[in-house]
Amino acid sequence: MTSPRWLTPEELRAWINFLDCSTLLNDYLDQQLRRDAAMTHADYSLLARLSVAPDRALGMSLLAEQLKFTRSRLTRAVIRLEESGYVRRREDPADGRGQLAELTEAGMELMAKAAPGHVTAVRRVVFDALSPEQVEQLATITATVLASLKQADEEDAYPAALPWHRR
Amino acid sequence: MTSPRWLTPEELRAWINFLDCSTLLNDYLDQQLRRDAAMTHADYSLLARLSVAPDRALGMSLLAEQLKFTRSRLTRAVIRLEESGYVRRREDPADGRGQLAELTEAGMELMAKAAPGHVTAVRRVVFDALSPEQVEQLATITATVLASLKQADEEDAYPAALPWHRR
DNA sequence: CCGAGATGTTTGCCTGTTCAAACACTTCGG
DNA sequence: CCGAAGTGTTTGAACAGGCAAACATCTCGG
Repeated sequence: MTSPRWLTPEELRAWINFLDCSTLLNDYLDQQLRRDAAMTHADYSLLARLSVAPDRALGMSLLAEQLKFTRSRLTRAVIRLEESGYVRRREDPADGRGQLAELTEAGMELMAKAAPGHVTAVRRVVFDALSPEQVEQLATITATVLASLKQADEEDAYPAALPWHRR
Repeated sequence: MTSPRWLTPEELRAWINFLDCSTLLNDYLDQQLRRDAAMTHADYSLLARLSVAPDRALGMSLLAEQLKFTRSRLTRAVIRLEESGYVRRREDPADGRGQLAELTEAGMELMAKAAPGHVTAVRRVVFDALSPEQVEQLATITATVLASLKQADEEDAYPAALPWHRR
């Protein structure tokens, strides 16, 4: 661990670009949504997930998993959106422990109002600037990294160095 | 604006993957650094920038710009790092308004201790999983998006619809 | 049918972030 | 050389998010 392979200049460039891109993209979309629809990008993603769910309702855990939110984060986000009237919560009829988050009429109206502008913004800064091949490359690359993250998590969870399999 | 071109399934997949990837990568690296070096990814980037700067010192504004930090965010981050002894601040000799942030000895030691593990982690989840072509594709794609973001910012700053140029 | 452990959700506390306003110094036209 | 406008930095107040502990409910083995 004292002397790893450092990043090559190309790798470093890709890495810095990627980090900057994530930050700035998120900032840009946050601004756009804040200005045009008085909500954050995180709120938008949450409402968007609900809007495409069957019955426009999803269990809290499932929703948190989709959004990559902490459970406590989701709880608070849903409470805020509930106070604003865009989301309603009810108990999961199938499991008394669970809660369902459900999009209200007002929530659907908000999405109907916000979605076009948001999609236009995403198109403007991302997809209209990329060729179809690049879109596909991006999808592949990110999927690869996601898989490798999942792999890393699993390896970390089972501390290894105790190789059960090769007895 | 009432009916934009929606995202195609491929675009949507690339988009969701990208967002998930940003979030999870950042979480992963945050965890790794917090565990192995008791700092955050944001702190690491800050110290890393200083460590490669001439004299290991950089003006606050310049540093903020490089890191894509708000100025106030940078101020507070530097104050924290100063309290921990990793950074020192002094007035910019060339401009009495400016402050310089400078890496201390302790800061350099921290980086020497943390950097190998961090680079290894980045390699593990990103670059070891990608082919050289993919690294190049990623660099190109992110650079393209960054350029288009910059473009969009400029257009928003000069509200347009008042085309000075075509008189 | 009971209790232990698993699973789902929320809460308390603390840290980090933002926005806007304040503050400090510099520059430049008159 | 003065003061207004510009640039660089910090501060105050409010809020979002993470972690760990608490709470609620379910599931099973005995």
